[in-house]
Amino acid sequence: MEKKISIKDIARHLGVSTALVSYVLNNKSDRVSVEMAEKIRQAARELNYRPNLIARSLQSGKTNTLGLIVADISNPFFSQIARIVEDEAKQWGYTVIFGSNGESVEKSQALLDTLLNRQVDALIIAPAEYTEDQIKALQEKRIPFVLIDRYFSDVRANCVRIDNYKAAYTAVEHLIKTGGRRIGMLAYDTSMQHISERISGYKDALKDGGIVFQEQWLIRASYQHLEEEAALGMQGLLLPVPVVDGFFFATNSLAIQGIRQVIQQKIKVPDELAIISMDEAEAFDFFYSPLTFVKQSLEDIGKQAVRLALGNVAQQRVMPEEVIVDAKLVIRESTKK
Amino acid sequence: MEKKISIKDIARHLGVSTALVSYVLNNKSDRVSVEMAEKIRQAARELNYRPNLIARSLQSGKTNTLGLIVADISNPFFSQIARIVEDEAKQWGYTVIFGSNGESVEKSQALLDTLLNRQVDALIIAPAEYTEDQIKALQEKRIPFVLIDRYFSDVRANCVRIDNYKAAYTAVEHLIKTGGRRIGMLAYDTSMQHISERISGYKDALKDGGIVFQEQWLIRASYQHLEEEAALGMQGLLLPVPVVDGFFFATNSLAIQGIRQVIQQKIKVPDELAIISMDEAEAFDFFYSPLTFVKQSLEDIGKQAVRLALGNVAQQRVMPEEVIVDAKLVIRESTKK
DNA sequence: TTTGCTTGTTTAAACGTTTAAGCAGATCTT
DNA sequence: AAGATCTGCTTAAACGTTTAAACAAGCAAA
Repeated sequence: MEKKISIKDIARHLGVSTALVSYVLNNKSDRVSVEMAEKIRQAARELNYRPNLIARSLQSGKTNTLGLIVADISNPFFSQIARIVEDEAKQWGYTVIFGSNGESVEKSQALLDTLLNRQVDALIIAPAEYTEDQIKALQEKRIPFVLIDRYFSDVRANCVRIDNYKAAYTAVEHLIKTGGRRIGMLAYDTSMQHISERISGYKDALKDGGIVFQEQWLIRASYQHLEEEAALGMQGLLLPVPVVDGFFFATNSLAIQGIRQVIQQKIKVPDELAIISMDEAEAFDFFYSPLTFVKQSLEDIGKQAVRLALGNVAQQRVMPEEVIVDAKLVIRESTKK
Repeated sequence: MEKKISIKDIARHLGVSTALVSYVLNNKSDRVSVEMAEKIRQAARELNYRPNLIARSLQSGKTNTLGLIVADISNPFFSQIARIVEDEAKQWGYTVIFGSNGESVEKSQALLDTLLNRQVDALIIAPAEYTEDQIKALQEKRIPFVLIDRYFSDVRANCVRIDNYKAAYTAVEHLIKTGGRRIGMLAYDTSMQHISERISGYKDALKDGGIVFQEQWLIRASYQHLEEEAALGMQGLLLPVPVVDGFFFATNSLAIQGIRQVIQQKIKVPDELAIISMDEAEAFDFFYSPLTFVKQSLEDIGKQAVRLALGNVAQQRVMPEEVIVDAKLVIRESTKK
């Protein structure tokens, strides 16, 4: 790499002090003569000067960088949020550094360390299971951060999310309204709040619909072995003949894996099995019976998260803010009566 | 944010010089007494010292940061590569800053400026149309970079990609072999090499298959108005009755949009229309007639790109290297005879 | 006993910025 | 004419590291 032009080079080139150059280039002084200012700007242009943001950061203590931690950036749910966060951050003059925690406590800690060592000004985090302590540590260090999508009951923090209970309840209620009597659910095998609230919503909707929940209807798959466990679980429920007549998938990734089995077993949707999933996926449009799903506004999540994160950087806020974004049921073919 | 512990704090705390602390913490000296070393390490632990990578970067001139520029991080093709790049970069002790250029020359330049101002050590770029000059400028500044997916005929640079001509040729050849006689193609309305080579492959396969190419078979959509233009183009070809009996989509995003029309018009695949797409998509598995597609190894692309990029940082290489990764046809239902 | 090596530590400069404070010289007040 | 104020610029320190060079003390060799 070629040597970069610094403010020093410009100063030397013109025989002035670096301070003067800095003042001009940042419009930080009204006491510089017009001719000198022009000369400096000219030289900066000619020499193709680019400020070294690293040096500026060291001096200012601010990096204008936002850290984004998600489970897996290759998951469309998160990559779409990433895109929105990126765009929104740019509006504020911020750049984004991202990382995937792979749903692992250790990776999450390592990632956090990396981002903090790089002095990000704030963090946006979709936390992994069992990382409460990491989040609490952030609070103690007074590092501005915002949780998205997931959260912990015993951590009061800035958070942007949907009402998971309500979303699940509404979905399952709709399955019942359209004739479902035996309704299954595929959830992650995790203790994370967002999932357990979706399960509560599911169970309560059943109860309120006058349906007695059966243990076997609720199947669970781990993040690490999603494919196999989802396949096995679904097969258990669908073979030799479907035990359930309606199904609720707790996330789009679960739906993708689960529906693979529905396709393979040639189950008729919605006649034999009605289906609703949380979140969107392109694949849902391509299924012969386009899926009914609960749509959360990723746009809102991303923008609000950035707003909260950077708002926190600006003024040291005290009260954590919780933003509940909209989620609405998009009814399509997979739940037609 | 709380005040961070610096090497100075540790030094003051123990009544020694910062140099000594630095030597110990970096294992850079074999002349430090064992007791002192232990004391310093102990203090660092107790005070919860975290090195300030910004300061270190300023001093060393290296940021251990990799810039990744793609068209759109929310496109699964790129977000999957991003994940692989992220993982691979971590192996090398690098962090990734990403950005989407939105297929725009201006945004691309702005992004490049941002990343360079942040002193990234190297760049991995899927360049937008008409950004040759930006790429050439990188070369002149001797900034290590690697192109992925897309490339320019008049820029000799490090590049990781597939053989687009061959991939398209093979795909279209297969359409012909399985009975196609009138084969359409949906491509981006761009001058980018990777697309024009896919078009050449398509045309040559037609010719070699004894089919005379018809202008109307090739439809194009712009990046900016993909949805509408793809829809219109496809309708023109499919209504009132399909003009073509086989179809080749130049990318997965084009396929997603194009197939929406196939679904809407209730075209029978593969009977009325056989289909092949470049690249993968989850949605392809959910289509009633799972799509035949050309699979490129994103794993290879990501890993090779990081290898080239960081290899270049290490030794000032002279000759640009071009890595052609594998692409193979995955035959499924959408092209059954 | 000087000389020279070894050991353990410090000094100081450097990386590229920003910015408070200082300093001349010119111009304005009275 | 003496001070005050304004104008245009410089000095110097600071941010948190790294690292070559210097230094002091102890020890071995001559």
